[in-house]
Amino acid sequence: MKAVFLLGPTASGKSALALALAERFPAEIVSVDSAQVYRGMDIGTAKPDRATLARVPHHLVDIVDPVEAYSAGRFRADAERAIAQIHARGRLPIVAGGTMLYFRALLVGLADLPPAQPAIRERSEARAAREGWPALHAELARIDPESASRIEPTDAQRIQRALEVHEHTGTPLSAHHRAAAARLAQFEALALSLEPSDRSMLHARIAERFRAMLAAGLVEELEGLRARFGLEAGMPSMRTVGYRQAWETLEGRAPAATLEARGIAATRQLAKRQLTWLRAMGTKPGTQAVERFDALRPDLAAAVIGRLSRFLDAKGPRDPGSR
RNA sequence: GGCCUGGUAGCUCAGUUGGUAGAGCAGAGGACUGAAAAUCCUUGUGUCGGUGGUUCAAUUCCGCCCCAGGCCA
Repeated sequence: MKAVFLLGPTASGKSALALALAERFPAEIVSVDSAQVYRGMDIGTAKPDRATLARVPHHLVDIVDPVEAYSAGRFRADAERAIAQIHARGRLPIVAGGTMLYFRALLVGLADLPPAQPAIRERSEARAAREGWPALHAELARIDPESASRIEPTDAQRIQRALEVHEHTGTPLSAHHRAAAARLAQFEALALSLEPSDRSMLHARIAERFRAMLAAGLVEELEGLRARFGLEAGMPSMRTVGYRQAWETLEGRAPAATLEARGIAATRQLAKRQLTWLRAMGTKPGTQAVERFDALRPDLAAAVIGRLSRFLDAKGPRDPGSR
């Protein structure tokens, strides 16, 4: 069974390319996007419009309310199920997006770890408020020196998670990682990475797109969501690029006049982090090898269609006679 | 036209009682195992508006000029 993976930074043209492929091949799209999973968050996540969603099957878009916390673990389970269903229909999964941790979870695997434990997190947060995260980091160093050595004393999120895993399972996080079995490839993967050769070009697209989002009513969309749901600033959905900055403005914590600049900067920073992931892929142990394409080349769609045709024509090792 | 206040890193500004300068933001590089569009680490040489002068030494003091605001004509 074959599957195509399309990864790239925000505003690199992934979605358009995935659509072009889905119209050229008998395929369905699986979104790898930690923000597009949220219902009602349409403008700021650059979600495909209704007509597009109706024309080409998309999976893992609009699957949870913004008050919920989605996760890498849920993504792996959801994506595996979606891919299996697409294969069962005799079609090709095009797994496309920019949430690189989710790609990693799917292609390289995750250790067998418990999901978030809200009660434990609440306690560690209260303690950190009194003693500071470095104190909790010092405690982590006692129970799990290996994890503590690679986590900064200022990295609240990772300190909290490592302590939580230990408290909930009785085993240090580093031991869980060591015990993680090598993941068996369940499908023959072609992974393509879209990396713009000219950063300033990507920056220009990001700026243009964020302005368009504001013009399309991003702030109004957020106001509507706030009226419908009991949203809080700390929820994962509300920490996403665009919504976080718009929230700050609605709360009067940042002037509306700077919203555009803050949103554009946050998007550029997101793209930079995504590119750091992509550059590491295939060059470090434990990473997925990718074939790189310049997202800005004018014949991108044709080049990728050509590459995809060869991939689909090739006989897979365990898949003789594959379409 | 006169007076005043500014002109210092891409932006907003600090500073040097004369020994060629530093923050925030932006940018760049990196890390990344259930919050990941998150979280965190590293990274600051710039004709200190121009030009003359004083001085061992001027971005800092003085003169003139240019630019931007403001006030008065």
